[in-house]
Amino acid sequence: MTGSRINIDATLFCGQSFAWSREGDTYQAAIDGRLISFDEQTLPALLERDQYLAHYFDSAFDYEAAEGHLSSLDPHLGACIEEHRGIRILNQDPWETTVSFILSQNNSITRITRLYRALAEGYGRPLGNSCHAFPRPRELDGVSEGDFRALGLGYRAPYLVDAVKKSEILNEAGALDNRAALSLLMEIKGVGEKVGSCILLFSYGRKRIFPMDVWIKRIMAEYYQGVDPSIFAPYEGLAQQYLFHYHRSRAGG
DNA sequence: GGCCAGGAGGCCT
DNA sequence: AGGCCTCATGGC
Repeated sequence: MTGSRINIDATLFCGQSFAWSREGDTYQAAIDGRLISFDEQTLPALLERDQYLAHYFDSAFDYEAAEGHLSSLDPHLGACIEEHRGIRILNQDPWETTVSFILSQNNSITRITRLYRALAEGYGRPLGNSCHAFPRPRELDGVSEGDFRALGLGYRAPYLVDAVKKSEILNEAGALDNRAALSLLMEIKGVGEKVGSCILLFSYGRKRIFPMDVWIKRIMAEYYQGVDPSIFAPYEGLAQQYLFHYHRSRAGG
């Protein structure tokens, strides 16, 4: 049994993860404490033998069914899927995702990625090859707001301090339903509805979550005025990713 | 090409 | 409703 083909570039660089880099044909990242490297040819075999990565790339989910259903809903979404077919919703480590999206507010992908790497280089365990794991909460315990500001986090620095302090929340959220989990995540300073939604979608497999950022608001206003995102049920999250990536790509981003 | 100014994939008070 | 760190971006 082979899953549907993964659109690696779209999946890794559509804004759900900031851990990946691409050099030539090689994709590389330190995720969940491990250095991962592959290219288009080697990924399928890697997913066969590496359970963690198989889960990370959400291999068990039926993307063909989801894409088929969403495409049948309306022509515009169908065009988005047609252009970027193969986007997967990653199952990322909750802590890495939480920090990523705290950093993401009022920020560009370029700078988010740079800040993310600065945290890894500053506080993460060396993995060789001059790569570093992303630091776990305990490794950031005691790091001050000033230290984070020095890295360039700006006003997000105190948010990260608070996230470190409350990181236990991430172990509790998984057991709760969407609504309760979102409320809990929002107890972390700097985590509002949008950031919390991204954490739920990209780390806890909550595929019915539909994160509403300014891009999606604009898209909804233009193409789906007065429409509730539940029209995309039960694949709201995937629909959001296709809409988002399609329009961002066209905007030249 | 270099320089400057307003905005940026939200959140908090 | 406004401010926030910093800087990538677009306009000149």
